[in-house]
Amino acid sequence: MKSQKISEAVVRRLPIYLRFLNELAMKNIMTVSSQDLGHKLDLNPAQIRKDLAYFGEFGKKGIGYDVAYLIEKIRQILKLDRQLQVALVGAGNLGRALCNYNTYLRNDMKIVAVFDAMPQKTGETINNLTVQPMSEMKETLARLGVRIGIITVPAAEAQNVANQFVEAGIEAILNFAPVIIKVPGEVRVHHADFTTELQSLAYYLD
Amino acid sequence: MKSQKISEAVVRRLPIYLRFLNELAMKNIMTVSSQDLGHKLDLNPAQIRKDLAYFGEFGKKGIGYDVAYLIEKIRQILKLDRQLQVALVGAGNLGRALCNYNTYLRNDMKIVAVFDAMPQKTGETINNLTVQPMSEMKETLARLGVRIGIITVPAAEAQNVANQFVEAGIEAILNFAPVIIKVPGEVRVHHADFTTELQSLAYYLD
DNA sequence: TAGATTGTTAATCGATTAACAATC
DNA sequence: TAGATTGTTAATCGATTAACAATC
Repeated sequence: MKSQKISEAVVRRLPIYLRFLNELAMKNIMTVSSQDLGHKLDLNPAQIRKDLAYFGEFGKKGIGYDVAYLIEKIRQILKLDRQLQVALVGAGNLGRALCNYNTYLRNDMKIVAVFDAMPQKTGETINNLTVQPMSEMKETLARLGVRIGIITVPAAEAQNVANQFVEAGIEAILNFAPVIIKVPGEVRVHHADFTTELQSLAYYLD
Repeated sequence: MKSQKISEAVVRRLPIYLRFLNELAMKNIMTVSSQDLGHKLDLNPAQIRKDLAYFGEFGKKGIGYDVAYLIEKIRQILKLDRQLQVALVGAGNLGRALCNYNTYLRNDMKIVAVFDAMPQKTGETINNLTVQPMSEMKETLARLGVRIGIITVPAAEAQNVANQFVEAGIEAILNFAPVIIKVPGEVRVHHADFTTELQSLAYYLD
């Protein structure tokens, strides 16, 4: 049961479960059923039970899931039970906006370093962070133990930044630039591209 | 062949094809094969051919696809062959960043109105647009023919904004707030949530 | 013509959903 | 006990990939 490979679809739903469970916890709700979850999140209850069952037996038959316990378990699964350090490259509008989400990321993750290739940007302050030049990246990431990188530079520079991330030992990248970037197999890349997202929405207009 | 329902996965790939085709066009490359496309976009060539074949016979056997013609066809499919008007609610950092993407969206789409519920924000200028109060939304959207809405408000207000969008006749919504919003079946919602994206990335760390 | 590449069918693979025994 | 809900198997559904005849 441990050595099954978990599909990407499952992994993408876990943070959604986690977020809703946190809401329940804040309302002092102690227990939740897969049916409740499914109803709120527009998902099939069987799917939710199956997703969770990949990782263990977290529920009680006839009762449901203990909210606090399930939160703890999902945080462990997602490796959010320690604080993960994140670096961001590209101190433009989008980069600045994301840095302000630090509060949202709570204790799970934290953007701890910001870089930009343009000399006129370095030295600027964003949310208590000083924008550093690219030349300092490798050393800073090693020192701070950064494992995750965010790319918010223009499309033309994204691949270059990705290469530097890989060189600096980054293990996972979230790319906001509207271009597919290539990295070695051991590095994980997710694309978060707002323009393609909007364009696919347009398809559903009548 | 016309009445097949197209899967979401297919629709999400079309903008990626389009973006790469535009790059080719800018390099004056006239023709491309599914193999070339697949190699560049990390997709299976058979999948690309199948995706396109849902909508018509756009290629030439032995030759490949004419870049300009395929661009034209995909733009038609995605309804990007007219300019689509977009409205945004939430003039915070993220909203401001997205407004600056207007140049990126080219002729396909354009953010033409920005709203915010906070009185101190209204009247501010973002990229030639004046932030308007929510009370003006319905009238403005009707006047400008806006069909797509973007939500960049805090999670607690997102559902409320969505309701107002629906009320104002919006047909598709891109929601950046970290919460699942509910809308009537005829309205399309995509979620573009940066925090869940980051959290699912963390799973893949060793 | 020979080589290349499409469009499409069939085969495979994977994900979702239904159903139900186990059990709280 | 009766009612509820899990964990899990089996059934269904859908998406991806392979293969190849058609043809430029």
